[in-house]
Amino acid sequence: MTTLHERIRELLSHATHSALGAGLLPQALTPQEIQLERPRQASHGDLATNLCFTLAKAAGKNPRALADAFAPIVRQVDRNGWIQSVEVAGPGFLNLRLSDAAWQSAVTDVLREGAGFGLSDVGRQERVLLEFVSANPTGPMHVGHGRGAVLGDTLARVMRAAGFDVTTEYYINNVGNQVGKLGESVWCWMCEPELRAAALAIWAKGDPVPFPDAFPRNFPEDGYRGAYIAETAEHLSRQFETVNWPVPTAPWHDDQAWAVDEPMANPTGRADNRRITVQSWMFQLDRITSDLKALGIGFDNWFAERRLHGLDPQTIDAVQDVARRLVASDWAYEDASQPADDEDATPTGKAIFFRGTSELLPKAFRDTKDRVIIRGDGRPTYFAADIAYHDHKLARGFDHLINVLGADHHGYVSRLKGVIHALGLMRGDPRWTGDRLEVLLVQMVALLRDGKPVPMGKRSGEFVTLRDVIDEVTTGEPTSGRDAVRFLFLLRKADAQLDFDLEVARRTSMDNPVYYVQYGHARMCSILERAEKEGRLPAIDTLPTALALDDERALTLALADLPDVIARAARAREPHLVAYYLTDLCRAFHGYYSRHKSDARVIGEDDAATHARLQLVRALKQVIGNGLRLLGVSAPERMTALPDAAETDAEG
RNA sequence: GUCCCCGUAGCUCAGUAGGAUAGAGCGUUCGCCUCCUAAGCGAAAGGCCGCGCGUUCGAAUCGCGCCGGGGACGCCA
Repeated sequence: MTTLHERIRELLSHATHSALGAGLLPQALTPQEIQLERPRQASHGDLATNLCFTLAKAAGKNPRALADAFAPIVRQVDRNGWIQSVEVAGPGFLNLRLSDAAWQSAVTDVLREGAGFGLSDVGRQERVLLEFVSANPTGPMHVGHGRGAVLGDTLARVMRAAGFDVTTEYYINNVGNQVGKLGESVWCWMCEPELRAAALAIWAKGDPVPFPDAFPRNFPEDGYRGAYIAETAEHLSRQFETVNWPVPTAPWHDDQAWAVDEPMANPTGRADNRRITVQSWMFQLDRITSDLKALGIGFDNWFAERRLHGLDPQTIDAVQDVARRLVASDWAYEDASQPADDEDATPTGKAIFFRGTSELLPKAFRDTKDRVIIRGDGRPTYFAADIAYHDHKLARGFDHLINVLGADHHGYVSRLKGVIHALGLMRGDPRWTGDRLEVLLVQMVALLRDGKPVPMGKRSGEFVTLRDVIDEVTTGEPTSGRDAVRFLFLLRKADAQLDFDLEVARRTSMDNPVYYVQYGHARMCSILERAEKEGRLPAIDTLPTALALDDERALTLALADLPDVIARAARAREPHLVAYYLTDLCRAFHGYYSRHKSDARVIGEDDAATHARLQLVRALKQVIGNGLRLLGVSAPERMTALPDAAETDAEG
């Protein structure tokens, strides 16, 4: 029921109690998590612990002296004979050398727990809301969104494996200027079918369509100029035809005319609530959903900003509501002052400001100036909607909030934490301090093709979408694009810039980390398949007592690390640690395989040795498979070389 | 100007609840297939962990100050 590390930790815990009884330690120390690490050097034993440093600090003793006294106690309490030797090293490390039975048991731990090996409960079922992607539904996802998506999804998987109760959520920004602008851009193309057909034909050839010459007459200067807008217009035109909705011809900015045209759908005529606008972002959202699906990513919740504004049926205007409550509790105030650089604006009333600079907020969460939440004309800002959104998150009873954002939003982080803190104070709920919200900032992805940067930019029209990237790196197997994108996106921690080389991602060789790991898994499968064919596979609970090589010992001990790696990745919110672990483990396996090709092949003459090694390979396969599943990457049973890779080999 | 992130091998980067002789991939050089996948493996070379001061038994890791690179700072979203 336990794993090797748990058994050793328990042993050390017994030793600590025993030391307490013997008067070595002054008093009951707060129970600490005992750290076990595998020393880099084999001469330092199988496992090392810095337990004596922690105890010495708490007891005010010399670590080395304490370790000297502690070592015999460990031997004494080791009734099962797990420990072959205990050495005190350096300034106070305890280096443990395990008995054969002890380290070999890691193999059977893995095989007994199977797909469940690696799971733990360090998260204690803490209820976490993990919001990620939240790309505006105004266009296709680009690679940067993709990275946030992969990070968020993988983090959710890793945290769940470590015993956190995670709910994932996508926040749809489907209200405001940007979606209104989207609707206007689509509407312009809908009004001019012939122009649209001509432009789509040009785009289909891969050529740019000149702006404004080939665009509709009234196309807004700051509208969305991509081909996908005309495609959306094409799609909507057909859809409108089938339900018999005429395309309105009144000017886009004439709210009254729209209100008359759409009395049921949009009685106020607001641009972000028009039928065309709504259908437009829904169409973008469909594409986003299918792109995410291509990466194996889904969400527990899709949370629409519309419902916060009371635009959806059965919802109240939570944005105005929270603004009122903030004013009532003096967290916000009315002020008519107008910024000097914005004289064009004609405020019709007083704006409402959030007291982000309040001294009730700890400095870390305090803003540099109070921000507007309700404009002078009564329209809420994006910030106001975010306040309402986070108020709603709090009300749902989570213990902790995590938001994955693009690094360009980092100026927003402390403001958002201030909001959480203020809402906590306003609600009289002391749990909600600013640090209950955790923001993970994801840096940009630099796309390369064979080492050279791929030009990107919305304006130039060479905007590289996530879908383009997935398609380009899909080779052979249908999941290969997803596998490559996911794994390679996880090879850097979130806050480091990432170079993504399309050529490397396509390669079926050792320079491509995802193939390196998948190939390792396939190689293990191939060995097991052969053993099965030859009838050499042992029973699943066979003890691998014949494992004896140093390489086998190291591989086995590495297997036992998986639960700690997952726990650490979950707590640090760094799923890349899992990817690194799998790469390291595969490297160790490939080395073992090659080094002992002639002297100790897995399937050899000797039955006992063969059985033991097959058990090890089985366990390795299980661990690699479990790890890959956690990353959302497939674990293939066999790999097939691409034709072009074979050609390259032949030429070289 | 204020704030945030980054600076580790030629290149791209791991390693930071302070720990033993700082790691990997790529690139370079030299080796290894009668074989369960050479789609692989081994070896060599390569480092004032940006600089300085401090905290202590001990600092790539923590603190302060510099230097260098990137980014954020709207009644935008």
